[in-house]
Amino acid sequence: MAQFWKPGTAKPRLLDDEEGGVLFYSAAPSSSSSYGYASLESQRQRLPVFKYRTSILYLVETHSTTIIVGETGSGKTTQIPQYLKEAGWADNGRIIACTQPRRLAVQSVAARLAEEMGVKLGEEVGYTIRFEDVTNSDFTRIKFLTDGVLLREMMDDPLLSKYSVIMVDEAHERSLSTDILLGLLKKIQRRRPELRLIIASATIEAKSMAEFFHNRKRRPRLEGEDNGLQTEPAILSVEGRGFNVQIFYIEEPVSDYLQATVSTVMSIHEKEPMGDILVFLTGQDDIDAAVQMITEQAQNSGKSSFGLIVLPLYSGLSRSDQDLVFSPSPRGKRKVIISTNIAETSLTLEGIVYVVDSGFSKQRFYNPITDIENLVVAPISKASARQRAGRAGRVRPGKCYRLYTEDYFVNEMSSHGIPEMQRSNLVSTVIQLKALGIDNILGFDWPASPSPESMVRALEILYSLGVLDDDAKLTSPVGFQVAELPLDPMISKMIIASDQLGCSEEIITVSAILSVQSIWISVKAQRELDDAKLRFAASEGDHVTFLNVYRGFLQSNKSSKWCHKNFINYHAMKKVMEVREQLRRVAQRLGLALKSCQNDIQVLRKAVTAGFFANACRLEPYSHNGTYKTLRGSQEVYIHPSSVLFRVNPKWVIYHSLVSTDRQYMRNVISIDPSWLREAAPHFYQLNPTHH
DNA sequence: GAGCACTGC
Repeated sequence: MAQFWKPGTAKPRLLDDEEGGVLFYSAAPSSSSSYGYASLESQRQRLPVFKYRTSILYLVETHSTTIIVGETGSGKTTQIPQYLKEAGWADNGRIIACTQPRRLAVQSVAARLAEEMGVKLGEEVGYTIRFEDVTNSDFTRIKFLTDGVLLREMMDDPLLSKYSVIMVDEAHERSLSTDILLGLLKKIQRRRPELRLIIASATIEAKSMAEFFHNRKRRPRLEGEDNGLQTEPAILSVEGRGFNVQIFYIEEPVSDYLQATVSTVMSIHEKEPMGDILVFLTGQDDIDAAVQMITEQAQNSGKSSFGLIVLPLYSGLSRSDQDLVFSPSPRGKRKVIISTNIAETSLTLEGIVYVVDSGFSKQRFYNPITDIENLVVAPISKASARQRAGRAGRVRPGKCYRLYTEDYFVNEMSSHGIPEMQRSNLVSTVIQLKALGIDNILGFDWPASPSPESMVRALEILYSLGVLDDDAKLTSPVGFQVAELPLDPMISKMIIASDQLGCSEEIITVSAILSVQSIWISVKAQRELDDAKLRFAASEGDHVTFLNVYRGFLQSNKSSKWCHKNFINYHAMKKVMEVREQLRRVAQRLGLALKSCQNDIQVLRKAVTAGFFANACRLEPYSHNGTYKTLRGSQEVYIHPSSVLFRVNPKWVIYHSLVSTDRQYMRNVISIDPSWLREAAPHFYQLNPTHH
């Protein structure tokens, strides 16, 4: 290991050197002119609680926006709302809102604060996530919510008028919802100068975020409105309570990171004191391979390796397999957890002392020209690398082994990843903004602008769905109905069409199933899973098969045993029931009639066509290997082997989504009659598609 | 006959 590894800095540098000149507030409210530029290292002081409290209150009092850079464990998430409440920001019925990008984080942070304050969760301190509203409209003063829920709330209350302070946490992750929210909050601020924003994050491009919120544009002031607020955001940095993590870099670049992973884990196990190891790889394939290699090597290398417990971790695992990683290591044993990005932010593992970072993760990229989203293995950013390293320092000082060179980290790794906004299909985003009355979508002020091509493509798709009119305004009622449904607009359109076709009950069921990851359990026994699927298979395709599964689940009285027997994921089915109930409620509110078509499957297929006509494909004439071409774009595509229509190859099909590997595979496919296409979208299929 | 990073409404 000595000649293999080169130690890096003793402590991970948590912010980039080039950002060393961040505007720093000295946290001394008595001298109001104490701005100064300080190097980040010198400002990373551990603020005593009272000083931290006074400076937060002072900054929020005097600035419309405050940016807090605070590492994990800095206490910012629970302390700030508490201080603000004590200072009266939640008086007179006003509410302090705090967003998180994940449901689990919302729940645990709210519970922690309620406990710290000695109040009952759901009263003074509450939270709202999808399917769960633990607040009391009379008493709740501090409310935690997911950023997506706050966005939904804006549809009823565009200025978020009941909130006096909005804190957006984990802003550095730059999730789609967070970025939309930040753009909208900047707009709201101009209408509501008294609204206070707090942008909180771990590492962040603090200067560029401050720049974004620094609204220099002069706007006519109303009489008496000048409240003396500073419009230039204040930046405050707080140190976390994490332990030091020593960073090691590899001396020479490796060509096979799987092999490098295995040998690194083995040398840690042989040479380092006890403590669990967390390895970051990219996906299920890599992880399963690494688990097998390490297990084999441990068996072959003598008694020193007996104490290894090697466990995979990714979201596709069953609940019980995932739970294994949380059980504490038995005495004298060392756990090695081989994980995807799920352990970077979504799950927190206790007892990790060593981290091995491959430097890669799978990332989604969207090509607006082909309208295809791809999942590709790509290098991570410095911010991710630091987040991964930080996972080693939660219980005691740790070590992080990076499978790339220090030179690569310093000179080649990008400092932050590409924001999700710039890697995604934007149909949902655009319709959300339209529903909020934002007409000039192309001129919207984003923290990170998406490409004009993605915007134009999203507008085109929404236009073809009949959701936007010639002036790019939401149509009535369809456009507004589609915007209200918390789904991809193509699925929403399918639900609205099902209303007239008299099959909304069935289509809502299918929509709910399509919106969970998979209702099938992922097992090694592929044959048995295929056999189980055959019990539900419908000749019309996967959508109808899903309906059969749902009906069987109801007949079994929603039994988990029945699910197990049929290779169906019980937790996924429970979620399907929740989503289905929510969709029914929204549909009713929108004035849709909930009707069942019983066994008239043709209307169900027509409803699918009404939403997904753009995904129609035709089997190539004389094709022997099941080659299809998309009607729009003539792309070569194939039915995925997991589909019940695999090898059936009906002449005309519609797919729900594409997965790209060496080929483009259609997942979740249904057969259609081509005449329905023109019926559903005459403007889209002006030429009769059967004329090929 | 093959593959599913991760969230969220």
